[in-house]
Amino acid sequence: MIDESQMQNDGLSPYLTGLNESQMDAVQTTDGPVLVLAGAGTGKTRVLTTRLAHILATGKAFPGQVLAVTFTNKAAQEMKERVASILNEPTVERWWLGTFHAIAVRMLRAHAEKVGLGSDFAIIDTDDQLRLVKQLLKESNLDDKKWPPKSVLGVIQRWKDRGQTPDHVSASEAKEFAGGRIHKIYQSYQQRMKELNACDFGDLLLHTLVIFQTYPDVLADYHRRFHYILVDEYQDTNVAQYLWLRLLAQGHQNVCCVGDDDQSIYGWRGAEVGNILRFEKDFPGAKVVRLERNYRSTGRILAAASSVISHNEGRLGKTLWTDDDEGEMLRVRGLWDGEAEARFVGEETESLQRQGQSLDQIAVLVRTGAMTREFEERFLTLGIPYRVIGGARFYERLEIRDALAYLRLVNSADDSLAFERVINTPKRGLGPAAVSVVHQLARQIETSLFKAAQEIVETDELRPAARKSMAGFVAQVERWQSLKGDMPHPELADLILEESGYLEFWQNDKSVEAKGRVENLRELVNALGEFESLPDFLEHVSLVMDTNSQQNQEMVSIMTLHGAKGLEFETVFLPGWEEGLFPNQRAMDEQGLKGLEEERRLAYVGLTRARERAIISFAANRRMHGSWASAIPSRFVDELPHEHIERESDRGIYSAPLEPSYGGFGSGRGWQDNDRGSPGMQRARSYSGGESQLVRQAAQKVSESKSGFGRGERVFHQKFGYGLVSSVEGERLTISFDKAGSKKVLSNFVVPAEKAGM
DNA sequence: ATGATGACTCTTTTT
DNA sequence: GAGTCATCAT
Repeated sequence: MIDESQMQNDGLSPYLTGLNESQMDAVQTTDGPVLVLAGAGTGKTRVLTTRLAHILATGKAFPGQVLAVTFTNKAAQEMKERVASILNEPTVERWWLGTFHAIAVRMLRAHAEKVGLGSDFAIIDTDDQLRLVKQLLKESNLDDKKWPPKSVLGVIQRWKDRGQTPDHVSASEAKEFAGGRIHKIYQSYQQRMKELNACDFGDLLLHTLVIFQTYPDVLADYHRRFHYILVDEYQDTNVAQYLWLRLLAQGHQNVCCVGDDDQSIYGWRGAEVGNILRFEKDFPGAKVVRLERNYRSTGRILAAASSVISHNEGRLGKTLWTDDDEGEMLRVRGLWDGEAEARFVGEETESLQRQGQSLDQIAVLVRTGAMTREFEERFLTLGIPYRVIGGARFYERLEIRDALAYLRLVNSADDSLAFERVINTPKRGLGPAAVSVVHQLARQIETSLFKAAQEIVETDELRPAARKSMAGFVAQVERWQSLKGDMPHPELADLILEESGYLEFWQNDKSVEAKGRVENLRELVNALGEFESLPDFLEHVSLVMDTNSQQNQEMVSIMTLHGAKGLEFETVFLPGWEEGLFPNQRAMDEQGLKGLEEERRLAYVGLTRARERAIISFAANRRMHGSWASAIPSRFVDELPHEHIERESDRGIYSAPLEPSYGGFGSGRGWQDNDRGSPGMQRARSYSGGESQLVRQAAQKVSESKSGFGRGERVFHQKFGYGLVSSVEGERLTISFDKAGSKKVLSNFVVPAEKAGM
């Protein structure tokens, strides 16, 4: 710890030096509620960290008396490390510093019995959730076409995000979904979770919230405990988290929330920007500090980001400024298709690398997870090292989840979801029929599947072959359970994978992925060694769905815009700025203006990740779930300030100047070939003609009128040739092409066949 | 019980 | 184009 007397002597402790006036204000106003409205790159994490360190260093509170909540594990980790280094105090592990979920688990374990759970409850993943919903759906015989398990789970989760237990959902609202039957499923879902002694992610907060609400003494305990509360990324809190925080903060009222309304990008998960606006009402006399000086980006980047975000209404209105140079122009590049875009990004990356830029300082930020693949493939061919952050995560892989289910079952025999998962993996001749017998008994005698299985092998319920197989399995699990005490858990895991035949199953598999899966299983056993005990490990896995296997090599980062929050890079590529993809069509369809504005905030987040250089691109054509789709540039491109932008284009895509194209446009028929002067080609020619009028016309057309094409009409597309319109959805046509199969295209890229000059 | 075949949906975004 | 689901043949 920092010596207090030293602090008082010079008045300013070393960790406070270099803070500007507003930052200092936010750090030092320790008593009473504080809301820090901090723009991107204004050092808000630093403020929060320093504030925490300051509270501890000045002896205002002991470490255990401060609650610091973050949104991501990464943010929590970073904060821990920074505070630890400021205070030179290594025992941060035991502090109340972590994600909402991690903190909630800790509280819930202590009071689980109050909501009908054991303190050893399991935390289940999406996969288990989905299986549970499927079961319940089957029992309720709801039309599964109209109510797919995913949507049902979505509705349940939204209720949970709003802090509503089944009793809490109003009758009218319950009725909204399948006449109340989804609400019924929510009830039985919660009931089953209790029976399984399990929680899903939403429950962690929901249950804790319920405990606070129904046991004032428990809440009072926490009030006494926490003298200070700090919250990061406050704009992303959902209602449940908000209520949870508000209850806790009503104790000492020394709450400090840091957030940026312009970076609220989790509305779909129930986050409410309104929580920021409500802060001053909830905590009368709250002090509001604005951080508007940006230390991260160049002037141009900041201007671009500000210009885009200014198109949103209903902002709290911050004006970011910087003393930094204007810096490089932002670049906007139009390309023929996704592949060309990936090639472009690859080449630019190589060129930056030649100029000596570290690959760690380069990021490709995409809108959807599926977009990462194109870049991966390109980087692979070019031999550029890359990492995909947040993609298919280690612990979400099939083989890892299976292996984890074995471990869960051995750890706790009553984990029925785990039992279900592994009973016939690898195949043991115990299919749905056998499992359903076990299910029946379990239900009858109200016990777990494993216990029911133990009973059943003593009877003739199962056919002899199945009975024998089941008995073998039960005996194996019992043996592993008995070994649990006296064997180091990594060894036990090894043994389980070996004896269950699961490892062998993959070793014998000849598919391409199998080798990787075997390696992953080995890595899992290694990871296990880093934890004290099996339960410790399992909890870590459920909360921190991530491995920290960071290689030392310099690598380009590829990730979604959501995943990039809180990060910064020297160079940021922002591909896929196309209408429909970004802003995402679905977001707009479902949420209207609200959805569009959230997309725009996403653009803002993306741009502000860049320190020196932002390179935006869009593609005219893109492969989307199998078929091709064409699109026009994103409206966000037009919202960029022209004076800070350099527009570049490949021939035929966007405005002049012309450049040599990369290897032509696809195979065979290209734009150039079309340019032979047949009557209908005027339209195509105007593409390569220089100005972007056509794109503008197209944009106008989209907003003003229908496509003008009809079903059954014969048409011509520049890339795919002749075809027949099979359906029309506004501007989107589905065309079955003579040579290229069925594709979804925009009408702007199509001309009537007779005009194309057969 | 299992594996092969074909129809179908789907991708936003995450703790 | 992949992953899931239902159906059918083994």
